[in-house]
Amino acid sequence: MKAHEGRMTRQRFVVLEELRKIDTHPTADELYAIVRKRLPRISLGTVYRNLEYLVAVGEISRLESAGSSMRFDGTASKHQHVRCVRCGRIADFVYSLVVPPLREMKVEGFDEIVDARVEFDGVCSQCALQTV
Amino acid sequence: MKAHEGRMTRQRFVVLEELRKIDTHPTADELYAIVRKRLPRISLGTVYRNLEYLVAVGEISRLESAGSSMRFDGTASKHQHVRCVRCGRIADFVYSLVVPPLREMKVEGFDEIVDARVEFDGVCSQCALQTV
DNA sequence: GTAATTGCAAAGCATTTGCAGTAAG
DNA sequence: CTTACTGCAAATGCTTTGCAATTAC
Repeated sequence: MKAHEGRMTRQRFVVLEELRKIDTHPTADELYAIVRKRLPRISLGTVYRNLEYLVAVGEISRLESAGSSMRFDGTASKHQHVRCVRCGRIADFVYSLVVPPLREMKVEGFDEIVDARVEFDGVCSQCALQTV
Repeated sequence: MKAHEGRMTRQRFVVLEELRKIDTHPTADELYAIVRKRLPRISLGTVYRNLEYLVAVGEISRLESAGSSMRFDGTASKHQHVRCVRCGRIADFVYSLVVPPLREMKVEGFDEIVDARVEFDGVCSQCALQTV
């Protein structure tokens, strides 16, 4: 991956800056709403393209969580997540995952194991209040 | 299967039977292709509706994995999965997850933690062969 | 100057839903 | 008989893409 390919456009800068400001893990659409306050004419497609770019260059990460929409994390640091089973909200969770060295694990049909993560399911405070 | 309002239609029966035959974790569309060999006139919507029903009554489970499509598991037994980062293929993985009692875990903004799982990322044998 | 990037709109997928007809119990 | 369920098709929701205009460098 080349280091000097990308251009730091105003849109890319604001997308990154706003994502870094918050520790929720917004969907593209949620971030679009935030970014639009500063750049009213930005398009949702541009938000998606910049998120994709920033993931590719390792500035941010895409959460590998279940749910109908992709969620993004302004950091590239390794940590776990709790997901609300009712509303999909995601929060950070400090938890050390102890696994055998991944390269030594053998699974039939797989050549190599490259990563592992724990995901927690919970009920967030807001959803817990609602009668179901 | 429980004795309650649900009706065991031919479509529901075949969807369940075919899903139980295989240990891959098909998407709704993949299962649709299989079921169609026995019931050529079944609709994809019916496959979706029956999968949803079977998950609701606890006969099967929906994988809480990342990826663009939902995947289903013919069993309700607890085990972990490896997902191919290139093609999305999922395989079973026997791995005991050791975590503190979930009810005792405290996360800010969450009332309770109800479940946890490990997901492994790998490269499946088929994808490993291809030049990238 | 020129190629990466943008806004817009349309296309692509996976999934859900409304409806009138069908079939399970 | 009753009403859950079906096939069909249209709708929905999220994400990607084609294109001409714009902009970073």
